[in-house]
Amino acid sequence: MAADPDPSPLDAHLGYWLRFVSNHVSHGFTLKLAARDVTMAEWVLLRMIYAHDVGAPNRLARDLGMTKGAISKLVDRLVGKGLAAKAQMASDRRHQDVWLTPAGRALVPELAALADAHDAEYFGHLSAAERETLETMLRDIVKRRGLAELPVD
Amino acid sequence: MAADPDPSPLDAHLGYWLRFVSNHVSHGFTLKLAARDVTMAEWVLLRMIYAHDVGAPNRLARDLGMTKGAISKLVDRLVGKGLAAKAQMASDRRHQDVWLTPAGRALVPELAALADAHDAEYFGHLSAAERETLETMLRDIVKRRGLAELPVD
DNA sequence: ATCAATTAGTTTCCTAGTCAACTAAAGGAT
DNA sequence: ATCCTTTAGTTGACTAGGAAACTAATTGAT
Repeated sequence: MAADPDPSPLDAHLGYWLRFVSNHVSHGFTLKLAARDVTMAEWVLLRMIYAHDVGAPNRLARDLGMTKGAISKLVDRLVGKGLAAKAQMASDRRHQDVWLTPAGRALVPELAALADAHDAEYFGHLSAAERETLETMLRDIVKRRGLAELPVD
Repeated sequence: MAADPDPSPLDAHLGYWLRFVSNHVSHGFTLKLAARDVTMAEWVLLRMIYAHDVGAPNRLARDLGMTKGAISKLVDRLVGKGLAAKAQMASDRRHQDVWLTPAGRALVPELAALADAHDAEYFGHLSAAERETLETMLRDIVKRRGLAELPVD
């Protein structure tokens, strides 16, 4: 039926396998987070604010590779859940500070432990050297291609 | 400020790096597909129907890891773009056949060439052995974890 | 032969993003 | 001092997919 120059199949591409595994890993973790009533994007945002003690939506948007509109809504969801709070900065009332509430701050180590366990589930069977190889390859691609932000999904 | 047991950072997990690279690769390809007015899900569906000459939405849903509701809409989009057609099967009118129009069929090799080029962009710098290592690792995880369908996004 | 259970696909409502228009505040040129 | 420009964040319209209710067709038990 096809007189076409037989196009390569989907699974001929490393990008396919990468997406396959990545989506499964992320989806699985999303389910675990859901049990704690947190989404993947919320977890990443929580962890980032935690790291810096306080974050400007502006910066968070850049680091997360999301639009500022999305960050605005995302932060509001965290605020709504009592995990974060925000306020305009006095010095420049266009800017905001976003920080974690005690509840938010307490949640981060718990979710991080979940993340550790989840990563071990998928990659624990690899030797340290293999994990190192994989991470190095991935980091190298990030570096070579100049990939900047973390695209959350 | 934090008397917490220092939770592991996001980038301590292989899942993070996997998602980072995978999302960039996929996003980049999504942009290239957009220039041809096709989405990632549409491309995958096109390629799958192409492979089997004809597909049941049922099966496509399973293979794509999407709900039948999503497939229903996705197929309708392809039909709307003149790339696919569908009809009830005579033998059992609950079932449908979905197949590609000549336009859809002609498009697949072109998009496959795009996919080849895109993959090379991201992974072309790796040696054949390195690519083999990476693919083997990923396939192995798929196998070990019994991952079935391709989650499109 | 009829009717309950099953199966395939559709539709509706919801969520979480993007994009672009909008508002508010600050900075800078004249 | 005023106005134009830029910057930060918000909002609304839109999109794609998931979950679940729904419709239509077939199967199977009695």
